[in-house]
Amino acid sequence: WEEERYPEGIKWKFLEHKGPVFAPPYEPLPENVKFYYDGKVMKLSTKAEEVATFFAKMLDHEYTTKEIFRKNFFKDWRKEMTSEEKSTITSLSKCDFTHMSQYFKAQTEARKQMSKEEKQKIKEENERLLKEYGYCVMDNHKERIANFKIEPPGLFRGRGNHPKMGMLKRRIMPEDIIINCSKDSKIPSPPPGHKWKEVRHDNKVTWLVSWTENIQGSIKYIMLNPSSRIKGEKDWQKYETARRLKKCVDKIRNQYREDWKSKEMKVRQRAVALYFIDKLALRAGNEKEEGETADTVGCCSLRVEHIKLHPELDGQEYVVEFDFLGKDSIRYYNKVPVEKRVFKNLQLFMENKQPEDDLFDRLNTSILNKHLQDLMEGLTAKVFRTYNASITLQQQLKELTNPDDNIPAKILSYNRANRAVAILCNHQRAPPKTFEKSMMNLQSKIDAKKEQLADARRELKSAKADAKVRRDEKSKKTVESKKKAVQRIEEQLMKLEVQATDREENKQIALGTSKLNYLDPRISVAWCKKWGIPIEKIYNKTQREKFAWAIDMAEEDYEF
DNA sequence: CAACAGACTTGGAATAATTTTT
DNA sequence: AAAAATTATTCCAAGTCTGTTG
Repeated sequence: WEEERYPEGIKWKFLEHKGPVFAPPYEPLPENVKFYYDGKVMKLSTKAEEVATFFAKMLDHEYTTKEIFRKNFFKDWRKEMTSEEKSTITSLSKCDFTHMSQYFKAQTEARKQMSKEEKQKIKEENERLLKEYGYCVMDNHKERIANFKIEPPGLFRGRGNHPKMGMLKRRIMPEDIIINCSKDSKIPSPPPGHKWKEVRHDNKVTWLVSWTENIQGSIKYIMLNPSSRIKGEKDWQKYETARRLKKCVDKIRNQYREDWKSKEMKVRQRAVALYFIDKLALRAGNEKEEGETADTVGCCSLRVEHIKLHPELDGQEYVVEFDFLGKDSIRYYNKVPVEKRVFKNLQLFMENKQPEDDLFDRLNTSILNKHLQDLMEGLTAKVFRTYNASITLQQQLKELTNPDDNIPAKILSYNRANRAVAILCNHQRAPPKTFEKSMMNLQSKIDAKKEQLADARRELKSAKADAKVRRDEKSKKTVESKKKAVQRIEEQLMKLEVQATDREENKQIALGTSKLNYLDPRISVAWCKKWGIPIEKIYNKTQREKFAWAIDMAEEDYEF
């Protein structure tokens, strides 16, 4: 895994690729698909029609009922209209997209009903595209590219209460694209009749292609797949940093506890914030530009309105009640007993403030991270999340794994350990739409299995009785086979019950993010080796590719 | 040190593919 | 063979953090 170390900041020596794949051009609707304005058929210009189809495709989505979404969409749509269209179409509520919407639904349906041959053809075309554009050469390796297809135009779907939802995400053209590759590589050619915005040769960055997106004005990149050397090494590094934190975390904890008593307000705020980041795995909380994004916060950007102080609550002293929207507008709600000193400090920080004032008015992520840098090289706020996630997994696995359990039960223990981490990191999901039904199905399967088991047991009993009377070889054999049948069914039942428990507990928890981004994979690999669990039970193919370095590296005695 | 650009990681939902059930 | 359920993959938004500039 370590081939040659590059000097500081150099990411590669050679980089060759084919450039991005652009979104397919817009195909106008067939003549018979109509758009109606104010009850009357109206033929739209191609540009206006294209944007209208974006809306039509989302018609069933809740987004299209939201005031802001509609307002933003309508404003941007009008920009694409001809002056005639502009003067006719003055109200979105008079627009009828239902026919268009039906057409797209029919298309989706038709795609599902396609013959084997047609599906095969599409598959082959995708494979061809992947083969040609999906790989690059970085130094001596052929590597998978993560997102070689450029995002198609559409309507921006912000998450939560986003002020820009519904705005038109414009089509990206070659003229928007910056290509990054090495000078001595075969430089990708733009589509016929087009030019790249720029071709550069910057080996201090890892991206192959970039462009500026029009909603936030931020830069988007095409980068390598997680299975690539460059991503894998970075991932490994991340966990090594977290392991270094493990060695000095006690010292740091003592330090911030001391700082709770500091004479300097700034130091106290820093120490309380760090306590939250450490204890509750909160994110750092950078400032955000107001009005540009949904109103969400992290630790440093918490406002007074986001916490409530309870000197006593449900028999516990000094309870802080958190209620705020974090990343992706996921709600963080938690009641946490804290130390008296923290509580008193919080009271102090909140004195004479309005609800919308910053809780930590003397602090931001830059100040906090500078301090952390002094405590340990490479330490930033997010390392605490990685550290606490990984150490929790390791400790939970130790606690929950029962050596006598069979494999499905051990995997349940693994998932529970994973779940403990997801809860710590507040990784939530909307319960799947079919959750209730799926649980009921599973329950009826369990009931059926129970009956099957009862039957098998009865049969075993009568076979035994029969054998006692007849005392011949044949009936003895029957008993044996009946016994085996009972055992097999018991095992199946147990498996189903484990599955039901796992699913129920997982209703609102998303395990993916922690598994992919926070848990040192070597912990899982070691656990699998120790208990003889096939690694495929824990990581699917993609995950095994991403964590190839860890699967290679970790032995059963690995300690995070 | 504040504002901003840039680069890279992290995040849940949507969609596609695969497996299981009917 | 079709439909339903489940799992894997893709999508692309939204964070963190660094470096530069004024």
